[in-house]
Amino acid sequence: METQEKPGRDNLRHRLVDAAERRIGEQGLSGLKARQVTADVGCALGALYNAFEDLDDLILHVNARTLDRLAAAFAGAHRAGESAEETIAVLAQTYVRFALENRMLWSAVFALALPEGRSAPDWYVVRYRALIDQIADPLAKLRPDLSPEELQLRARTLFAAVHGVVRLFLEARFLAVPQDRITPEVAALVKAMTRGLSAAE
Amino acid sequence: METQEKPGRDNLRHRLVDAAERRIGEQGLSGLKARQVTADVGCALGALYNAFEDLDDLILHVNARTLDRLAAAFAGAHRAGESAEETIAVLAQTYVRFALENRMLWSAVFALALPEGRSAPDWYVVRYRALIDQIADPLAKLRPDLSPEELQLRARTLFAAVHGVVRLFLEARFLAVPQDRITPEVAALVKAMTRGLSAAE
DNA sequence: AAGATTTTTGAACATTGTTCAAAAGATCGG
DNA sequence: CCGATCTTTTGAACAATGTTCAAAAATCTT
Repeated sequence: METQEKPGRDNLRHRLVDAAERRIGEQGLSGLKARQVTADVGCALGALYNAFEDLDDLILHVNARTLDRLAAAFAGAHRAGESAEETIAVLAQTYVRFALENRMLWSAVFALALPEGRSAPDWYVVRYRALIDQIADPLAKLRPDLSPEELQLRARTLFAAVHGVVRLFLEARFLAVPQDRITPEVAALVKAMTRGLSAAE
Repeated sequence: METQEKPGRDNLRHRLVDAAERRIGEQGLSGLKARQVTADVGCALGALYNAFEDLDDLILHVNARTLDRLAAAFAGAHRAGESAEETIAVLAQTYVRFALENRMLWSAVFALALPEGRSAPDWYVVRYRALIDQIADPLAKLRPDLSPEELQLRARTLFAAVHGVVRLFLEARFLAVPQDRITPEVAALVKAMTRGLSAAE
């Protein structure tokens, strides 16, 4: 039901995702209102609930696009003949850069809190897993001793650690940090982690 | 206005924070409703807005309590004559344990998103800084080469990295992880980081 | 006790997400 | 081309919720 989708520019679903993406990109996730986005598109309020389950469903589609763009940035960041350490460092910097250049949309990916008991659909989780796989790949060279499951877990840890730093710094929740400090801090973190990781346990 | 506060058990502000803390602890941040919490306390709806600026203000007071309890747990985790590496490892495990035992309240600390332009008040930021200081302390022994500012920044990075791992795993946003995997993953992360950190740059 | 001041109240308002019966439009058999 | 049937779209209505504020109640002052 979700997988086959006519990509026509006039498709209502597509137009709604476009408009929602614009709104979130400009005003943030909390700036997305059902009435606003349907007005942008020029349809009735109720039409949104024909096209999508609810607002969260629409947001998931915007977030899926963002994850796809990040995955593409990851894929484009590789250089042939790089060491695994270098690849991981490049991916981390790519992540920081992407987050900085897509603050609102990137925040929305992690700010969306599904209600208790409702989990993200498969077509969405797939995108997240694709990101993790791009990290697990170079990590496997650094840690040939880990099983595939452990590798997957460790890649998620690495992702979450970098993500946590970027997020806490970017949200400026407590005290703002000059933005040019984020890049070297993440670099130091990743350097420390890849050094530590390459050493045998 | 915020600093002097009669701690009496019958103080309305105090009772409201109690009730809000209970509600958040049980139903999560989104389970806190103005009507609900005032009914719990047995006052009128509007009374909440005499006692606090708004709901966010009330939540900040609940979160401040949580931060205080975490700070106390940090302070109680130290052993005399520990190495700096050990101290940091213990703090990280203390953090994981605290987050697991106070999931809802701990989530609320980071889930609260102040509206654009509104930043946390000083009496709140102080508590966050106290936590960071407890990390910067042992870190200073590992990295005597860093200036106080760099140390503060690096401590926040360390905190954010561990925080990111705990958060992403606990929220189970994408795929749930068995809870007993969190502790060893964080241990591996911190081990890698302290190893990397102790090496000269 | 009377007046002034402070606190408390809860009805009213504004904003939102969501539903759903009715209207409009599309499809198709004859 | 008409009418019947199905699909899509509509937007008024509803429910939940944060917030305000004029009036009522309580407290304090003299």
